[in-house]
Amino acid sequence: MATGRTHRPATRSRGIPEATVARLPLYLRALTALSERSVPTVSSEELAAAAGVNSAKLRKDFSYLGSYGTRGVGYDVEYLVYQISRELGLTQDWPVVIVGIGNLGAALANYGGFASRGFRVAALIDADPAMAGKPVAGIPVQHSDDLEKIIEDNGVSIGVIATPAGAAQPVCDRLVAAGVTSILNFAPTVLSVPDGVDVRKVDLSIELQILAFHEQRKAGEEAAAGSDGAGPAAARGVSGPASSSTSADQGPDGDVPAVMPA
Amino acid sequence: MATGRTHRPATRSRGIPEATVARLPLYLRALTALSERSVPTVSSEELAAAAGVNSAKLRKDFSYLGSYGTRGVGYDVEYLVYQISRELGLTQDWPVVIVGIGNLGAALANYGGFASRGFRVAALIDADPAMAGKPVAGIPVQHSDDLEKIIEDNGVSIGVIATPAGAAQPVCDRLVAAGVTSILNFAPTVLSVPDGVDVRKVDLSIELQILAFHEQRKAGEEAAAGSDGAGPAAARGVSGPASSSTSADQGPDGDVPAVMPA
DNA sequence: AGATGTGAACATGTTCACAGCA
DNA sequence: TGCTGTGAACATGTTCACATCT
Repeated sequence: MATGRTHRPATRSRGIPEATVARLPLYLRALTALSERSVPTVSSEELAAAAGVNSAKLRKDFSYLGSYGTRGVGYDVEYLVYQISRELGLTQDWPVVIVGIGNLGAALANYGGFASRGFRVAALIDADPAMAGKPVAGIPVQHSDDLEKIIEDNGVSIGVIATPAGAAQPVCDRLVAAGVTSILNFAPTVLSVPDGVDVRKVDLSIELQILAFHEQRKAGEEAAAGSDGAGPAAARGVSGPASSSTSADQGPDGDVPAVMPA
Repeated sequence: MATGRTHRPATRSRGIPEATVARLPLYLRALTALSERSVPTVSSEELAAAAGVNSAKLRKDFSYLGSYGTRGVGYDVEYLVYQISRELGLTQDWPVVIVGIGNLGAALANYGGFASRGFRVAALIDADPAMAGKPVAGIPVQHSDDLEKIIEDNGVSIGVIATPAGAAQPVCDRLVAAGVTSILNFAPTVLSVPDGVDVRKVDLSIELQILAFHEQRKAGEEAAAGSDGAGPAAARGVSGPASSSTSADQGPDGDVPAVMPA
């Protein structure tokens, strides 16, 4: 293996860093807002401010996509919207199923941000027979018995799990067996999936715990710092050093079921 | 500003890396599960598997907290639970307010994972007068007119924003003015906050967009790869390279309001 | 023996600072 | 002149491999 290359053969295309990919949706949103206000061009400085990052980072990020800006001028808003959308795969239609239609599942189904991108809620699935047929966000809930058929009929490759923790792994297994290869998991469980399946996890309580850590820290520093030094500095989107990102890897098991009662 | 040092003086205490802090809740959950099953000790290997990370990373993480393990044996479950809880600040009580009681806010209020840690939902706040007094998860919703008083009376320092995008910044400003110094933001907006206030953001549609990127990638590689190379490898919690983490920094504005209709 | 704890190598991500083009 | 695009310096995070202790 010699000196060590990346583990990913990198399909010869470009190798866009994960950190950059994670920010593309931020840029896209800021750009969409500008587009709606019919702003023709933006500088990296302006766009970075709108997206809450610094301009050097933004320019570096864009440099991985190619040279879509004009020196001395900035970026063409419409063109960039298109390029980023294409890069993210949002120019195609992504049918998505949401499994577990409790409060969270309903919130997701109602979430406008999905439809406005390339995502289409193809089906809502719940294990509770009483839910079957009931419309949520205008879409009738279907029973989980039909999960496999629904996946196949709609050509779904992305599934969202919003079930209680205990149901998550079985649901995940069925989704994967039916052909789903990307999963967004809201249940507080580590999901086991075969190679080639992507799992991303959003864990509400983990975020709070990270905040608590920093909060505790602040309380301790108050005593030590005293004068507070730096003064105002204030408010331009990005808060402090600590406002970084979210969790990593997968999440563990062993907690109260939580959302989606009945 | 001279040659440029770190922006953070680093309070001399310990400097636990952000990446490690973000994983502590994962370990804590896995440990809590073991504790409930009365398992007395775990090896780094076992615990890592349960948390969905690799053992080297786990050991390195724990090394920042101190030497809490026993060579040749492993870690004492109860002791570790206590140490991590303390480190995260979960041994104290954190009163939390949730602003915006739509589907998402209700899901959060019902989320068991909060109460089981040091978090206590001190109040639910909504701008809709029709919601006032209505109990959600056993807690009566209060009108946002009383936001400042509620914050002060309960000594709240952590606020959760689950309002539509348009309401997020004003709500944020009022929370901060009333003394909140940590905010968990579910609205798709970049929040401006003064220095010293932490903001973490969870954005549902961003996660989906990142999945879409990788999904698109897979489709492209299928053609190129063919043989698939590596074979099974399969399924032990952590999926592939791409299952990494979530978004970073803050999120931008300019999207459909989303959750919390009325 | 069997596990932790950790220095050192490696990989990824961020920021600086400026060359180069419009 | 004013902006992008990027090499190089720096910072953070991950993995390896083994010394170290029970």
